[in-house]
Amino acid sequence: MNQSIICPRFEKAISLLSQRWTALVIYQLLSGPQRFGTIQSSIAISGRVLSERLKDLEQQGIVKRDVIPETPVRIEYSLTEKGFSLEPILKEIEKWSQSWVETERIEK
Amino acid sequence: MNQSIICPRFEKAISLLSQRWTALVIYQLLSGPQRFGTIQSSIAISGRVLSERLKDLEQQGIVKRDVIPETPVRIEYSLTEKGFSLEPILKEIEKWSQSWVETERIEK
DNA sequence: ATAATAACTTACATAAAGTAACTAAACAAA
DNA sequence: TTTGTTTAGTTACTTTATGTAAGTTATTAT
Repeated sequence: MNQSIICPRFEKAISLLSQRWTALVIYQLLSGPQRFGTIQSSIAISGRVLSERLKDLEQQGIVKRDVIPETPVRIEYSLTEKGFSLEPILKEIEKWSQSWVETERIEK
Repeated sequence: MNQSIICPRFEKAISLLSQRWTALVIYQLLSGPQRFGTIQSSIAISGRVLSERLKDLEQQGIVKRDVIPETPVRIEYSLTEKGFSLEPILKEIEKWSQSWVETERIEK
Protein backbone atom coordinates (compact mmCIF):
# COMPACT_ATOMS: atom_id res chain seq x y z
CA MET A 1 0.00 0.00 0.00
CA ASN A 2 1.26 3.41 -0.92
CA GLN A 3 0.90 4.99 2.47
CA SER A 4 2.51 8.31 1.46
CA ILE A 5 0.93 10.38 4.19
CA ILE A 6 -0.46 13.66 2.96
CA CYS A 7 0.74 16.76 4.79
CA PRO A 8 -1.87 17.85 7.34
CA ARG A 9 -1.45 21.53 6.44
CA PHE A 10 -2.15 20.73 2.84
CA GLU A 11 -5.18 18.67 3.80
CA LYS A 12 -6.47 21.51 5.90
CA ALA A 13 -6.05 23.95 3.03
CA ILE A 14 -7.83 21.57 0.72
CA SER A 15 -10.70 21.08 3.10
CA LEU A 16 -11.07 24.84 3.38
CA LEU A 17 -11.15 25.34 -0.36
CA SER A 18 -13.33 22.31 -0.95
CA GLN A 19 -16.14 23.74 1.08
CA ARG A 20 -18.89 24.69 -1.25
CA TRP A 21 -18.90 28.43 -2.04
CA THR A 22 -15.85 29.29 0.01
CA ALA A 23 -13.56 29.87 -2.95
CA LEU A 24 -16.17 31.94 -4.74
CA VAL A 25 -16.79 34.12 -1.71
CA ILE A 26 -13.08 34.81 -1.41
CA TYR A 27 -12.79 35.41 -5.14
CA GLN A 28 -15.62 37.88 -4.93
CA LEU A 29 -13.95 39.74 -2.07
CA LEU A 30 -10.71 40.03 -4.05
CA SER A 31 -12.34 42.89 -5.90
CA GLY A 32 -12.86 44.82 -2.68
CA PRO A 33 -14.93 45.04 0.50
CA GLN A 34 -18.53 44.04 0.06
CA ARG A 35 -21.68 43.71 2.03
CA PHE A 36 -23.74 40.64 2.68
CA GLY A 37 -26.36 41.33 0.07
CA THR A 38 -23.84 42.08 -2.64
CA ILE A 39 -21.97 38.86 -2.13
CA GLN A 40 -25.18 36.96 -2.02
CA SER A 41 -26.41 38.31 -5.32
CA SER A 42 -23.08 37.92 -7.10
CA ILE A 43 -22.96 34.19 -6.53
CA ALA A 44 -25.88 31.81 -6.17
CA ILE A 45 -25.36 31.13 -2.48
CA SER A 46 -28.23 31.07 -0.01
CA GLY A 47 -28.30 33.47 2.93
CA ARG A 48 -28.22 30.62 5.34
CA VAL A 49 -24.96 29.23 4.00
CA LEU A 50 -23.35 32.60 3.29
CA SER A 51 -23.85 33.55 6.89
CA GLU A 52 -22.27 30.30 7.98
CA ARG A 53 -19.31 30.67 5.62
CA LEU A 54 -18.58 34.24 6.59
CA LYS A 55 -18.48 33.28 10.24
CA ASP A 56 -16.09 30.42 9.49
CA LEU A 57 -13.86 32.57 7.34
CA GLU A 58 -13.81 35.33 9.92
CA GLN A 59 -12.84 32.86 12.59
CA GLN A 60 -10.05 31.54 10.41
CA GLY A 61 -8.70 35.04 9.93
CA ILE A 62 -9.41 35.14 6.22
CA VAL A 63 -12.28 37.62 6.28
CA LYS A 64 -12.81 40.72 8.40
CA ARG A 65 -16.25 42.03 9.36
CA ASP A 66 -16.73 45.75 9.89
CA VAL A 67 -19.80 47.45 11.20
CA ILE A 68 -20.18 50.88 9.67
CA PRO A 69 -22.57 53.00 11.72
CA GLU A 70 -24.36 54.63 8.85
CA THR A 71 -28.05 54.63 8.60
CA PRO A 72 -29.15 51.99 8.16
CA VAL A 73 -26.10 50.23 9.56
CA ARG A 74 -23.78 48.80 6.93
CA ILE A 75 -21.73 45.74 7.41
CA GLU A 76 -18.69 45.32 5.23
CA TYR A 77 -16.80 42.15 4.66
CA SER A 78 -13.26 42.29 3.41
CA LEU A 79 -10.21 40.07 3.08
CA THR A 80 -7.40 40.09 5.60
CA GLU A 81 -3.80 39.65 4.55
CA LYS A 82 -4.28 35.92 4.90
CA GLY A 83 -7.34 36.19 2.70
CA PHE A 84 -5.49 38.08 -0.02
CA SER A 85 -2.71 35.55 0.09
CA LEU A 86 -5.09 33.08 -1.53
CA GLU A 87 -5.16 35.16 -4.70
CA PRO A 88 -2.43 33.18 -6.54
CA ILE A 89 -4.41 30.00 -6.07
CA LEU A 90 -7.54 31.53 -7.49
CA LYS A 91 -5.59 33.03 -10.38
CA GLU A 92 -4.20 29.60 -11.19
CA ILE A 93 -7.68 28.17 -11.21
CA GLU A 94 -8.81 30.98 -13.47
CA LYS A 95 -5.92 30.34 -15.84
CA TRP A 96 -6.59 26.63 -15.90
CA SER A 97 -10.26 27.16 -16.60
CA GLN A 98 -9.41 29.33 -19.60
CA SER A 99 -7.42 26.58 -21.25
CA TRP A 100 -9.25 23.47 -20.16
CA VAL A 101 -12.92 24.13 -19.50
CA GLU A 102 -15.22 24.32 -22.48
CA THR A 103 -18.38 26.30 -22.32
CA GLU A 104 -21.47 24.43 -23.26
CA ARG A 105 -24.62 26.04 -24.50
CA ILE A 106 -27.05 23.86 -22.66
CA GLU A 107 -25.63 23.69 -19.18
CA LYS A 108 -27.57 22.45 -16.21
CA MET B 1 -25.63 45.78 -6.64
CA ASN B 2 -22.24 44.73 -7.87
CA GLN B 3 -23.39 42.35 -10.55
CA SER B 4 -19.90 41.56 -11.85
CA ILE B 5 -20.79 38.28 -13.48
CA ILE B 6 -18.33 35.52 -12.74
CA CYS B 7 -16.92 33.68 -15.76
CA PRO B 8 -18.78 30.40 -16.27
CA ARG B 9 -15.57 28.52 -17.04
CA PHE B 10 -14.12 29.68 -13.77
CA GLU B 11 -17.27 28.71 -11.93
CA LYS B 12 -17.15 25.28 -13.50
CA ALA B 13 -13.53 24.83 -12.46
CA ILE B 14 -14.37 25.92 -8.95
CA SER B 15 -17.30 23.58 -8.70
CA LEU B 16 -15.07 20.72 -9.83
CA LEU B 17 -12.41 21.48 -7.26
CA SER B 18 -14.95 22.20 -4.52
CA GLN B 19 -16.32 18.72 -4.67
CA ARG B 20 -15.26 16.92 -1.58
CA TRP B 21 -12.21 14.68 -2.14
CA THR B 22 -11.75 15.55 -5.79
CA ALA B 23 -8.63 17.63 -5.29
CA LEU B 24 -7.09 15.03 -3.01
CA VAL B 25 -7.74 12.23 -5.47
CA ILE B 26 -6.04 14.21 -8.22
CA TYR B 27 -3.19 15.14 -5.91
CA GLN B 28 -2.71 11.51 -5.06
CA LEU B 29 -2.60 10.53 -8.72
CA LEU B 30 0.06 13.14 -9.43
CA SER B 31 2.55 10.70 -7.96
CA GLY B 32 1.66 8.07 -10.52
CA PRO B 33 -0.99 5.55 -11.56
CA GLN B 34 -2.76 3.89 -8.70
CA ARG B 35 -5.44 1.38 -8.04
CA PHE B 36 -8.71 1.82 -6.25
CA GLY B 37 -7.61 0.39 -2.94
CA THR B 38 -4.43 2.42 -2.83
CA ILE B 39 -6.22 5.68 -3.38
CA GLN B 40 -8.82 4.74 -0.84
CA SER B 41 -6.30 4.01 1.85
CA SER B 42 -4.18 7.09 1.15
CA ILE B 43 -7.03 9.48 1.84
CA ALA B 44 -10.01 8.97 4.14
CA ILE B 45 -12.58 8.64 1.38
CA SER B 46 -15.25 5.94 1.43
CA GLY B 47 -15.47 3.40 -1.38
CA ARG B 48 -18.89 4.63 -2.29
CA VAL B 49 -17.75 8.17 -2.93
CA LEU B 50 -14.40 7.24 -4.46
CA SER B 51 -16.20 5.15 -7.03
CA GLU B 52 -18.50 8.07 -7.80
CA ARG B 53 -15.62 10.55 -8.07
CA LEU B 54 -13.52 8.36 -10.32
CA LYS B 55 -16.43 7.97 -12.71
CA ASP B 56 -17.00 11.71 -12.78
CA LEU B 57 -13.34 12.45 -13.30
CA GLU B 58 -13.07 9.86 -16.03
CA GLN B 59 -16.05 11.34 -17.79
CA GLN B 60 -14.52 14.77 -17.57
CA GLY B 61 -11.32 13.53 -19.16
CA ILE B 62 -9.22 14.12 -16.08
CA VAL B 63 -8.65 10.51 -15.10
CA LYS B 64 -8.06 7.43 -17.23
CA ARG B 65 -9.07 3.92 -16.17
CA ASP B 66 -7.04 0.98 -17.40
CA VAL B 67 -7.84 -2.66 -16.97
CA ILE B 68 -4.66 -4.65 -16.68
CA PRO B 69 -5.30 -8.35 -17.35
CA GLU B 70 -3.06 -9.72 -14.67
CA THR B 71 -4.26 -12.18 -12.19
CA PRO B 72 -6.25 -11.07 -10.38
CA VAL B 73 -7.22 -8.29 -12.73
CA ARG B 74 -5.73 -4.95 -11.81
CA ILE B 75 -7.38 -1.65 -12.47
CA GLU B 76 -5.17 1.35 -12.69
CA TYR B 77 -6.26 4.92 -12.49
CA SER B 78 -4.03 7.63 -13.86
CA LEU B 79 -4.18 11.26 -14.85
CA THR B 80 -4.66 12.37 -18.42
CA GLU B 81 -2.94 15.45 -19.80
CA LYS B 82 -5.88 17.49 -18.59
CA GLY B 83 -5.50 15.92 -15.19
CA PHE B 84 -1.81 16.75 -15.00
CA SER B 85 -2.53 20.30 -16.03
CA LEU B 86 -4.10 20.81 -12.62
CA GLU B 87 -0.73 20.36 -10.95
CA PRO B 88 0.13 24.09 -10.74
CA ILE B 89 -3.09 24.73 -8.85
CA LEU B 90 -2.34 22.02 -6.34
CA LYS B 91 1.22 23.22 -5.96
CA GLU B 92 -0.05 26.72 -5.22
CA ILE B 93 -2.34 25.31 -2.56
CA GLU B 94 0.56 23.36 -1.12
CA LYS B 95 2.70 26.49 -1.05
CA TRP B 96 -0.04 28.50 0.57
CA SER B 97 -0.62 25.89 3.21
CA GLN B 98 3.06 25.94 4.15
CA SER B 99 2.98 29.64 4.93
CA TRP B 100 -0.52 30.12 6.26
CA VAL B 101 -1.86 27.01 7.89
CA GLU B 102 -0.75 26.24 11.39
CA THR B 103 -0.70 22.73 12.65
CA GLU B 104 -2.57 22.17 15.85
CA ARG B 105 -1.87 19.32 18.18
CA ILE B 106 -5.45 18.57 19.05
CA GLU B 107 -7.21 18.56 15.72
CA LYS B 108 -10.68 17.16 15.19
C1' DA C 1 -16.01 -27.23 -3.12
C1' DT C 2 -14.39 -23.50 -0.04
C1' DA C 3 -11.87 -19.52 0.72
C1' DA C 4 -9.50 -15.21 -0.52
C1' DT C 5 -8.89 -10.75 -2.76
C1' DA C 6 -9.95 -6.63 -5.54
C1' DA C 7 -13.20 -3.56 -7.15
C1' DC C 8 -17.13 -2.18 -6.75
C1' DT C 9 -22.52 -1.63 -5.46
C1' DT C 10 -26.55 -1.37 -2.43
C1' DA C 11 -29.34 -0.05 1.42
C1' DC C 12 -29.72 2.66 5.03
C1' DA C 13 -28.16 6.63 8.42
C1' DT C 14 -26.25 11.14 9.19
C1' DA C 15 -24.62 15.64 7.72
C1' DA C 16 -24.60 19.58 4.63
C1' DA C 17 -27.00 22.69 1.75
C1' DG C 18 -31.37 24.78 -0.33
C1' DT C 19 -35.87 27.29 0.41
C1' DA C 20 -38.83 30.35 2.18
C1' DA C 21 -40.74 32.58 5.90
C1' DC C 22 -39.55 35.20 9.97
C1' DT C 23 -36.95 38.56 13.23
C1' DA C 24 -34.35 42.72 14.92
C1' DA C 25 -32.65 47.24 14.46
C1' DA C 26 -32.95 51.70 12.68
C1' DC C 27 -35.14 54.80 10.82
C1' DA C 28 -39.08 57.21 7.29
C1' DA C 29 -43.80 58.07 6.11
C1' DA C 30 -48.64 58.64 7.16
C1' DT D 1 -48.31 56.41 17.10
C1' DT D 2 -48.85 53.00 13.88
C1' DT D 3 -47.30 51.15 9.48
C1' DG D 4 -43.74 50.32 6.27
C1' DT D 5 -38.67 49.83 4.42
C1' DT D 6 -34.16 48.12 4.32
C1' DT D 7 -30.23 45.31 5.77
C1' DA D 8 -28.49 41.49 7.89
C1' DG D 9 -29.25 37.92 9.35
C1' DT D 10 -31.95 33.35 11.71
C1' DT D 11 -35.25 29.43 11.97
C1' DA D 12 -37.85 25.44 10.55
C1' DC D 13 -38.27 22.30 7.25
C1' DT D 14 -36.91 19.72 2.71
C1' DT D 15 -33.63 17.86 -0.46
C1' DT D 16 -29.06 16.37 -1.63
C1' DA D 17 -24.47 14.62 -0.48
C1' DT D 18 -21.65 11.76 2.09
C1' DG D 19 -20.58 8.00 5.51
C1' DT D 20 -21.07 3.08 6.99
C1' DA D 21 -21.29 -1.49 6.60
C1' DA D 22 -22.81 -5.42 4.33
C1' DG D 23 -23.30 -7.67 -0.18
C1' DT D 24 -21.88 -8.88 -5.19
C1' DT D 25 -18.95 -10.43 -9.07
C1' DA D 26 -14.87 -12.13 -11.02
C1' DT D 27 -10.76 -14.63 -10.76
C1' DT D 28 -7.54 -17.58 -8.74
C1' DA D 29 -5.57 -20.40 -4.61
C1' DT D 30 -6.24 -24.42 -1.43
